[in-house]
Amino acid sequence: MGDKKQVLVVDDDQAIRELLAEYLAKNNYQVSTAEDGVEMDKKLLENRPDLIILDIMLPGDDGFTLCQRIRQDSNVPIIMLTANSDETDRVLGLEIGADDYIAKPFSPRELLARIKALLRRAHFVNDSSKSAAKPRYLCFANWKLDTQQHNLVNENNQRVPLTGADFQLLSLFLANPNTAISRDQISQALHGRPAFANERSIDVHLSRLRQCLGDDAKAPKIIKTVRGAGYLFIANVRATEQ
Amino acid sequence: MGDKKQVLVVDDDQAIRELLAEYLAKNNYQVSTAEDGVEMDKKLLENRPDLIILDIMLPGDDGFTLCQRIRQDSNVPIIMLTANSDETDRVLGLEIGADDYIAKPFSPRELLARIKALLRRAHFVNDSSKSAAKPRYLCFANWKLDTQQHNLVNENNQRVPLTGADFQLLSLFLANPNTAISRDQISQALHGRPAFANERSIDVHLSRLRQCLGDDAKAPKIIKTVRGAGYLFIANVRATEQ
DNA sequence: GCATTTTATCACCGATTTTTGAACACGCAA
DNA sequence: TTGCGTGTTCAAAAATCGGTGATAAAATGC
Repeated sequence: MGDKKQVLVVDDDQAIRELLAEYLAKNNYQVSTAEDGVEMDKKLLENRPDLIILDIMLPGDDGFTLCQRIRQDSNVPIIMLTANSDETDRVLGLEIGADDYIAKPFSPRELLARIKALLRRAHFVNDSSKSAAKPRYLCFANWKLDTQQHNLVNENNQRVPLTGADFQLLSLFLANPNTAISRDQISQALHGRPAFANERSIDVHLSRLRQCLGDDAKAPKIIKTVRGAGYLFIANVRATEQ
Repeated sequence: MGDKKQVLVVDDDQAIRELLAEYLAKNNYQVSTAEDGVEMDKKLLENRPDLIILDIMLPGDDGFTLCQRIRQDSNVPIIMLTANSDETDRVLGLEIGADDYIAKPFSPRELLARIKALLRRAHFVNDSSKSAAKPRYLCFANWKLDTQQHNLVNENNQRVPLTGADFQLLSLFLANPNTAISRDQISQALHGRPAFANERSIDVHLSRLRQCLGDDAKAPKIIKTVRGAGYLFIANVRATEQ
């Protein structure tokens, strides 16, 4: 529960997606984005967000339709977003199953406050139905990641601490094993923005993480480099509670 | 659940109280009203409302103060109401523990929609007491916490008194061992509101608690700092009656 | 083989976060 | 009023993180 909350931002305006991603990342949320319903569905499957920010005006299915669709099989908190401050829209959104509603242009601070308030409220719910319960440990190679204590446990039950970024990075890999992850994706997960050209910081993180894990870039057993495409987690992953 | 929901309206303007009472009654809610904090407290005792609509400008204690007070011992949904549409107010209200916020003059339809949305969200909460009998003592490291006398007992049966906040804080940790607890969660437990940005008071409490326990932040045996995520109780906990 | 691009790793440094003592603020009782 | 218990804010110091640039190493293309 000390974990970062996942927020999914659905908006067709790239500027807003980026603004929000960065702002929320800075405030300790893990952000993913989608620009339309199709992409949203994909993201919903990939990682189960704790909250969705949903624009109304979208290409393809509009926000109302998507909201309804989400509600068919999930109670995830939804905040609607719209350029149009028409009351009818607002009421419609709320009646359709959204939890809150903010008009553009919005103040990021207020949005953040509303996100917090809603997560606080929704938190109690998930408590009873441990549907989205995240496993305590994730095993791979001869390591165990303690997702609560944010550290690694080796074969001899010794603990190795992880820094925030290392933990996030490893979590990202464990959530997507056997999938090439690009630098952009990593940067997106870590900072909520794409990687800059010539940026070395991600390599350095990888290097540090490999060092923690005792993995060798030349003969990798855990994380393999895919030249030109990013990195690949090649060890098997298994969830346990002890 | 087939019952009508109880809504408590707190506002000093009689016209608004009556308007809301009538409108909500028409829409199948059971309404009670209060014109200030004193009356509110009375009504809270009389009948336990399912939702509170709380004006900010009130004679005596203002809405913020009342909201905080309510949150000390209840999670009842709260919608704040105000003539002033200042963003700072809005954010403050939400941070203090309110769930939603509407500016006057408001549309009754929208208010109703927000009430519905909030009740829908809050409905899952069965906060009917987690009344598991509490053990008299909780042992950890070389300490014993006396949950009745609110003090600590060391190996030599000497007692160390704890201040109110320290006791609450330690209890929180003992109830969630091996789990990273964020500053927000701590503040929530201590004051019923999330931590403000740059607030250092929780750190200071932690520092004092560690001092009481003889724990060292640099080489912790009891409470570990998880940078960016909060604090973590790492000692084993065991309940006894003596 | 050689040039070019991409990746690995090191050491350094600035920025951020945490710790902690001390001063301050508040309510309460004598 | 004064003193006391409690909790918060301030500020300086310490610890830690994570990014940058340099340089080496590896991979790729010619």
